[in-house]
Amino acid sequence: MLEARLAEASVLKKLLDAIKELVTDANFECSEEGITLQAMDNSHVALVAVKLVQNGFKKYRCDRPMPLGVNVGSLTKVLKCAKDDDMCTLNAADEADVLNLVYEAKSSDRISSYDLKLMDIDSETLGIPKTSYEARVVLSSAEFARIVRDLSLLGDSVRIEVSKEGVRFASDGEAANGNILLKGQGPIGKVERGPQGDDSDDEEEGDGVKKEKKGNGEEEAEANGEDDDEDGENKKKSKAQAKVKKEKTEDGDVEMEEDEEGDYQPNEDGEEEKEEEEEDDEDGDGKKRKKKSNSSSKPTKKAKTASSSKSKKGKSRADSDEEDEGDAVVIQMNSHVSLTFSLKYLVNFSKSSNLVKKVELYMSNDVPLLVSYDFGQGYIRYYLAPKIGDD
Amino acid sequence: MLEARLAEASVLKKLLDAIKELVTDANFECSEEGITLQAMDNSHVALVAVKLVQNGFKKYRCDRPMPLGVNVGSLTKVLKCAKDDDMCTLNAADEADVLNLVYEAKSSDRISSYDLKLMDIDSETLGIPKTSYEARVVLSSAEFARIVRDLSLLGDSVRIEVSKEGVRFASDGEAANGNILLKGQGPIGKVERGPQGDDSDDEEEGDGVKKEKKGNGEEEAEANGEDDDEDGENKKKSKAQAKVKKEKTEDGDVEMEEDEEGDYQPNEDGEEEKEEEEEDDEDGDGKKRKKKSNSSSKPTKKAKTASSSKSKKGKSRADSDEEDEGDAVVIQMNSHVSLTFSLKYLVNFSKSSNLVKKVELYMSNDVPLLVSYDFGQGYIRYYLAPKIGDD
DNA sequence: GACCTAAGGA
DNA sequence: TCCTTAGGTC
Repeated sequence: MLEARLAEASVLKKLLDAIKELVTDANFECSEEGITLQAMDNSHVALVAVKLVQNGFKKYRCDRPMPLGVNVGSLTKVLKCAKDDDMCTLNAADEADVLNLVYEAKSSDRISSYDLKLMDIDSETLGIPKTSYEARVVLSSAEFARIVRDLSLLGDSVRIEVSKEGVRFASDGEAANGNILLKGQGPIGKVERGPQGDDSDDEEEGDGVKKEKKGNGEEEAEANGEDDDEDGENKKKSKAQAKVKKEKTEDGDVEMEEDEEGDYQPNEDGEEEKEEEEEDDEDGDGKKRKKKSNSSSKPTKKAKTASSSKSKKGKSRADSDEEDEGDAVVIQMNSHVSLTFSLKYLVNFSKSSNLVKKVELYMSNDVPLLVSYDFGQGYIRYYLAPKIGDD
Repeated sequence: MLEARLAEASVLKKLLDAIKELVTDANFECSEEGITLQAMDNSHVALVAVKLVQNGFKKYRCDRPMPLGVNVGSLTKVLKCAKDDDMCTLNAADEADVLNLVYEAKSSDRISSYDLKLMDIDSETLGIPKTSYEARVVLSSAEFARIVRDLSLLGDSVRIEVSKEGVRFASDGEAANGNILLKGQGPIGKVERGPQGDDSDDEEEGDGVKKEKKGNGEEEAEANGEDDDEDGENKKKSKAQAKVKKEKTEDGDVEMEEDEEGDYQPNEDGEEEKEEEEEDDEDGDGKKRKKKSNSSSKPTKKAKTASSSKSKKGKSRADSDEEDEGDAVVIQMNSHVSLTFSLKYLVNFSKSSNLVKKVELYMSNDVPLLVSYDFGQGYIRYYLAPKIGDD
């Protein structure tokens, strides 16, 4: 039996808007840790992975793992019936053939209930690509959306190149060629870590991958030695944040510990990372504003505020932090990478921009690009194989 | 000869936007009392009745009744040429074959004049459904629009059910079922009155339907007996209205009397006021609207609050008042009703939402639904027969 | 395939 | 209220 209550239906609405054109049917895998979805796009070119972590819910209960096979279009329609600020509760009995969604208006004088028919969907084994990357770019999700949209007017594909110079997006079209260079904020460091995701946890994907990732990341960082001091700070911050989260966590038994342990850890990432990033930026940039929050060892402040008060934006604490960052672009690179991707997909991915202000791009040569939107309560990640021949 | 000046063209623009997809050609019947239009929709499933009362005009003169047959699409185009805040004057000579519309900008430095060709349209005899109903629901017009639009995503028809619990809108679709429950503000009272309108006056309507229905209604109402005291008042009102109607009724012999008899009464808490006011209007047409209802025996608690404090709502003339109410839903019910309607039409009706903040739904089992938007200067009402079989 | 109208979102 | 997107018609 599943009972999952979101304070605001908007998160779910945005997530479905983001994937509805990519995926027709998919299993929402519900477990103690939360709800995940992994699916190949209809043309089997891209892979999308969504996670809603258990502690991102106002209330979450899932007695045992259960897959909910839904038609994404139908679920989207049902979610359109929710107002953004409605409280949204997902209910499913153990062997149910319907998923019940209840929307309660803030005023509570309106209660809507929808039963969405479920379907059996073969869980295709998805190959989540490796998790260590040679380059990591964090930029404004709106800017990324703008870039790929602009370039899609000129050509079908974009070459993304990360170098000491920065990150360059270039497209050649029949009528015109174009390229955008983002210089990045502060010095270019090594890739700290892969996406911190939890996705590996939930589903079958290799844990091994993760581990390796981290390992790699750390080592690399050390190797550089340039930003070591920064790393130190980052770590601290991470821990601090992690703590905050734990405290906040009300219902979740789920352990967050990993966060603290690893350097990259866990789930926090989304948010924490941002902060870390920010810090880095600061170093480079000199702005310390962000720091404050992190600095405090105790909880509170921002994260809390952000998540609870602001909330509406949708994304949560992360947002607030992110907002501070502004449009600073963070570039981390172990080695030069140059990859070409179909703009059609990237434009599609960038629909997730309304979930969170930052997007992370992870790349290695000849390996699928990872586009990651980590919002407070979870993430949505896209994997896209590069075009061969670098055309 | 007709000369009718509206302070703002926007009302007319909105009215035409509201009916243009429903009606192709129609007669605007001009008389001393104002301008009315009644027409079946193109598929003869729904009926729309519009009235612009004489005193809603800044200036109104109509020497004798005259029908102005217009192509609604053409009139809509002509009205698109008016700015919302233009003063708009309709002119027609006695045997004219054109309707002249003059738009004067507030600044008065721009005057536009349009001549719309008129046509002869057979006045089809329209059967305006009965005027007493078992249930009356007043809600935000925007919310009603939202509800029918949402449900139209799921299915083709909606079951509207009014019970002690509130009013429920439910639709079953291929992929999902959904239902929205509105709890209503305050206690559920009896139906105070039918639409106060004048529509019965103007045109011929069919009465047969009414009678039977009413009979049933009464019995049920009596059973309840809760609000007896108030009944007295209601009856009076009812009678008054009924009389009006009778007098007006030209072709119908059908008796309205039952209305009065019935118990529907009133309790109305909140709404009595409105109604009374309206009734008064009807009688004379003159409008006593202000009568306000408090006079009525006592009002009841909450409902009152809701109705009075918030507002005034309703309907009538007083749009301004309506705003006060907020989104409070008022439910009046003599007996449980459950009816199924085509969502396509309801969605279409809800285009009138931009005319006024509240909409009233009047229902009795097996009888056409009345959806009424009463704005200050008149009203637009839609009648829609229920689907049989309650499918 | 292009144009126009209507509906929904910002 | 205006702009953008989607759907329907020509």
